[in-house]
This record gives sequence, C-alpha cells and structure tokens, in this order.
Amino acid sequence: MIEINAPQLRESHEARMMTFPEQFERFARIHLPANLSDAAILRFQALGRAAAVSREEALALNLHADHLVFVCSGATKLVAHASDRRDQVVGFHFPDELVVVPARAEHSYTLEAVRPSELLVFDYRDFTELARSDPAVLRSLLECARGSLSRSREKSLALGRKTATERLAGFLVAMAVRIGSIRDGTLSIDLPMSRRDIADSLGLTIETVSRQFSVLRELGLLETTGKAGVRIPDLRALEARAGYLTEAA
Amino acid sequence: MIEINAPQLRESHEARMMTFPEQFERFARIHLPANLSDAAILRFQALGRAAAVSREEALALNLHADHLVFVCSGATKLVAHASDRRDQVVGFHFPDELVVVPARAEHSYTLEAVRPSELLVFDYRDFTELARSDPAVLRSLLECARGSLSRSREKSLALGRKTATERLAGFLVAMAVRIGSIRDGTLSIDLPMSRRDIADSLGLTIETVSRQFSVLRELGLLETTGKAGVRIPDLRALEARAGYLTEAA
DNA sequence: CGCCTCTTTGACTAGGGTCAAAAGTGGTGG
DNA sequence: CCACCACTTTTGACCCTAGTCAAAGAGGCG
Repeated sequence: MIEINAPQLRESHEARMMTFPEQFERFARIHLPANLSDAAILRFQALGRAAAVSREEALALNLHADHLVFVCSGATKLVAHASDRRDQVVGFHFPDELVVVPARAEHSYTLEAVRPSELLVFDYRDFTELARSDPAVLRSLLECARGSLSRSREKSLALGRKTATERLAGFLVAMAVRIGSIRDGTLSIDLPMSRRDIADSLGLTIETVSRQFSVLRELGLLETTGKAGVRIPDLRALEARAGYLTEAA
Repeated sequence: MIEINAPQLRESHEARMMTFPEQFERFARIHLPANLSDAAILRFQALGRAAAVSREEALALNLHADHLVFVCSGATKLVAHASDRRDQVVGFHFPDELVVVPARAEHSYTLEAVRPSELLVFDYRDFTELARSDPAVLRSLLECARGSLSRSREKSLALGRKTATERLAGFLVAMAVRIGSIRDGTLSIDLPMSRRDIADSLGLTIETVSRQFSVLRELGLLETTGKAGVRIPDLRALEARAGYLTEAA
C-alpha cells in the first residue's frame, strides 16, 4: 500500500470529526460562488445542520420534504424502497458530492452510510428559496442535478438492457473513474460498499454479483484482494465488456 | 368518444403546423419568466430552431453537444443506445415538456418521435450561457431537471427490482396521470407509443409486454380497445399491482 | 376490401434467482 | 501472535421468470 488517492473513504481511528463550521466551509468552497457576501454565506449556513451517520445507518430526515445533502466524508447510498422490502440503490456518493433526497411518494427514499459519514443536511425548499435570486448557486444546483440525471439514465440502460457481466463491468469502470487510484502502477479500487450494496445497485442478487466477479477474474480482467480490493490491469479491456457502444462516427 | 383531454397527441389531417414564432411563444409562456424583457426574449428566440419530426424518426442533432428540446406537439421518446442495437427508452415526453438530450458518451442518445411532433431545439450550452444571470430561467431549468431525475430514479427502481406485471401496471398508472382523460365516466388512455416502445421503456420484450396486458385484462384491471385504447375502471386497484409501498407512517 | 404491420398466443430455452453449504475475511481476546 | 468466531463472500444444485422463436390473429390505412 504505497499511496491512497481517496483517504477520506478510509475508516481510521485517528479520523477526527470535522466541526460544523469546517464542514460548511468545505461545502461552501465547492458549491457556493466564491464572491458570495459573508452575510449571504451565513444565511446558507443557518439552514444547514451536521449529521454523523455510522455504517449501514440511514440519515434521519423528515419524510415529507425533499432534502439536499452534502457528503463531507465517508460514502453514502441513496436507496429506493418498494414493497416487500425490495431495495434499489439509485446512487452512491463520495466526499464533496451533493445529493438530492426526494420526499416519500409512491416509493420512499433513504440516504444510508456505506462507511461512517459526516453529512451536511439542508431542506431543499429552504435552500432553493434562499438561492432563488442567486444565479451562481442555481447554476451549481443545476449542474449537480444534470450530473445525477445523466448517471441515472446510464443506470436505466444498464438495468433495462444489460447482462449481469456487463452491469458489473460497467459498475467497476465507473467506480475506477470516481474513486480509483494507482497503486504499484496498477489501477486499483478499494470498494467501500458490500456485495449486497453492489447487488442492490445493479438489480441483481449478491450471489450473481459474486459469480460475475469470478467470471471477470477468470477472464483476467481483474484481481481481487480481500473483500474490498480490486485491481484492474487493463481498463480498456474491462470497458469492452461493459456493453458500451463501439467507437463509431 | 365524447371528449379528449389531450387533443395535441392526436394525429389529425387538419392539424396545422405551428409557425416558429407561435411555437416559441408557447415555449416562452411556460418556461420563461413572465416579466422577461422583449429584448431578452428575442435573444432566447434567436438560439432556437423549429424541427418537425415524423413518426419513428430521430431528431437530427450534433452528437457532440447537449441539447434542450421543447415538445410543442406530438410525443417523443429519449432512447439510450448500447451495443448490439439494444435500446432503452429512458423517457417519454408530451406537449409543453422540456427534455435534456445528452451528448454521446459511453452510450448515445437520440430523441425520436412516437407521433409526428413539432419540436423547438436549443443548444444546451448556448441556452444556459444566455440564462446564466437570469434566476427565473435557471429555476425553471432546475425544476425540469429535478422532475426528470425523479422519474428516472423511479424507473431505476422498476427496472432493477420489479416484476413484468408491476412494471406495466406502474407504467399505465404514470401514463394515466400524464395523458389520461375521462371518457364515458371511465379513466382512459390513448397510448401514443407502440408495444415495442413500451417494452424498450420497461426493459422487457414486446411479447412479455403483450402477455402482461393480457394478465391485467384477465384480472379485470383494464380493458383494451384497438391497439392504443386502454380503459382503467379502478386506478387504485391498478396501483396496488404496481408494487408501490403500502401506506405506512 | 385487402394487404401489411403490429399484437397476441404458444412452445421451448436460458439467464439469473433461490436455497443451501463451504470457504474466506477480519476483528477480538487469550 | 495466533486461534476463534461471526459475518461476508463464494460455489453448487435446482428452479422460475422472462426471452426466443414461431405462427396465428387483429387493426387500420390505402
């Protein structure tokens, strides 16, 4: 273990919790415009609250309101719940990302920690109301929503039309891009989520996910170390298994 | 046929094409703030172009740019294309709705007409650039994106975790809400899309969709008239078959 | 009215789910 | 430092839902 690109994902004993102002400062640096007045920043700060969520715990939220959550540290999943406790992970989130958690409708949504996480929570209505006349903040929210929409559409394609192997290959490619790092000269991922989380994200069972890991391993497309470690010797080769469109005009 | 709530979906011989200014005026009324100056409106108008697309035809777009498309009349589908010409419909759109069509990435997207449609096309970059300092326009775009994201997440849940029957039931409930009307005292839908479109939207085959129509018909949850007509005597009963979360605290 | 397409139904297959058990992981305490 | 233990992951055997292939039946436009 020479270097870790995403140290904020690690659970470590010495990980000091951030104070609320530190968390907010981090959020503001990324998602609020740089030239915002101190007074305006304080108004946004007044809307937020910090929440620490431990592994597999759901963030407590008012079910009847939309929320905006900023991930300071850790890793989270947004889970949609249908009848018969069938769950679908509709997205994973990593530090510095912003998530919109919808209110309960035909289905309910919970934001759950995949690793112990520090979160900053806003009421969506309050936040957009305060931002209603601030184009820079609105643009930031719009970009966030567009990114989520794009990932969600890719997921629809995977869930609707791809085989189990393609889904796992695509998932690992996406994770490599988002939280991968180079170790010993090889692209590596330290997966923060369990096989169950992956299964619930890909619309499969844990057994099928496990079998597909074996398939990709036997194809020489990846090596696994322990439960979480994945090494990808050839990202292009893995992409080719993901059912992506072949390069054409 | 006593009344039709969504006459704009009908293909009719006498349907006169709208002129570009008429189309734009309709778009502006819905998606631009009422108090926008004439000069500003003209700047937006200068960015748009009208396009008429016939049934099953794809809107011609620059593949390497995002687009914003307003549906004036007809009905469209946004289709994601994976390898081996497997297609996934990621959304349907009806008059007065706004769609974001993403540029080609790992997969490509096309916007195709399900009925002959009149569309208003904008380059997404140009549009947001012009709107960059207009909070009202940005809020409108944000609302549009949030609605699409919400529908897309519901679709992920359906594709990942629901049975064929639940998917069709949920689809018909959603269509009833979006384009249904009351005829002879019964909730009715005149489906603008083919069985293939429905299958591509639900991640099924046309045969399975057809079989599920038969299942719901035999359960007394719907009646079909011709290829497109669906009557829903009891919406609540159909919802109960859609795998929605049962009403709880 | 007739033809062509779309939809429905039927028979069979296969990919992934289910149930069960073995193997591996990693944390804890002796 | 290692052995134990609870839990997660992997593997195996079998099953079921939806896919595939094929053919019959309806619709609707000319």
